[in-house]
Amino acid sequence: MNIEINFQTHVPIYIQIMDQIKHKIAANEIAPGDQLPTVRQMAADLRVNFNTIARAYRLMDEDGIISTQHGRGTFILDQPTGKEAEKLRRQDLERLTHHYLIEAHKLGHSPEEVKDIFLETLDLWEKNGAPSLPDDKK
Amino acid sequence: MNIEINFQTHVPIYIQIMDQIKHKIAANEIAPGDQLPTVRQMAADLRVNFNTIARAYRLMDEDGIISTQHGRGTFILDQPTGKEAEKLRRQDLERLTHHYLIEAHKLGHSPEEVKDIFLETLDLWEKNGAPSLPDDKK
DNA sequence: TATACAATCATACAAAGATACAATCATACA
DNA sequence: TGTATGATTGTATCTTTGTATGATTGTATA
Repeated sequence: MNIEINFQTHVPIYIQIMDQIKHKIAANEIAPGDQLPTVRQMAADLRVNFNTIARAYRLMDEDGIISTQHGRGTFILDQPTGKEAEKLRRQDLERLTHHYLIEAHKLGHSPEEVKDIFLETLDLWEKNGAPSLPDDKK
Repeated sequence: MNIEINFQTHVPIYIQIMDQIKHKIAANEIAPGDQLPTVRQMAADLRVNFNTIARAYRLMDEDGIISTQHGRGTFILDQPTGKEAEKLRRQDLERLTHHYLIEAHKLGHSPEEVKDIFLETLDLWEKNGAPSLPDDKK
């Protein structure tokens, strides 16, 4: 499932799980009908208590994003389309941006420094058609 | 854990705790990955309020010495050597930037779109002194 | 004295874990 | 088929652990 938990940030584990699953849905990495790992399986992968996974699943279930079924498993539901989907994509981008800046800030970088490398890397994207790493020759 | 508090001296308890833990780390009496006593456990040992322990832990957490995790406990972190950390800072920022753009790209956003929201969020950082989310009411 | 501030404490809360339980499934077998 | 049984999956509840907020205490200083 390829979810990664950062135990040092003080963002709750269940929030991190929800964010990453929502992102995977928005990015079409997982599709409606797909089964998520069982609470115990994902808990073992992430080395976390399975109640923490169950909590993330329950909240997403209440939001109508997934369907958890006692004794059966949990599955991705049909996602909103059109305008709603567009809004979700936008929100996810905002979240990604915020997360990016938070991490850069924690590393001690200044806004100017971040802006420089961002624009440089964005430039490569526009030139190459896809994001790529700047050459590290210096 | 063998920490001793001198209630006579006017050195704050939380400072005494931090000093002694830092010393134990420097002296290799405790190593990265080791779990520290819970705030309540150490508070009972030292006959002190657990918030005082929590304060010492929080400050060391902010300094990157330990990792306090809600509901899990607190653990000794790898101690950055300074030189290595400095070298990795730039590289980390590049990696973060690349990851950010990759994920935004997966969401189907265009470079222009990403640039807009990035600059907007960066602006908030410069204004507020720390990264924050743009208000989503519109 | 009075005021301000830092250190500590008291209380209520939130996140995560441990344990026991209930629903469903898979299999064997009458 | 129908049912018994064990495995698998999610759920409920309580405990443990750190967090947030405000009150209390002691001390320096105007």
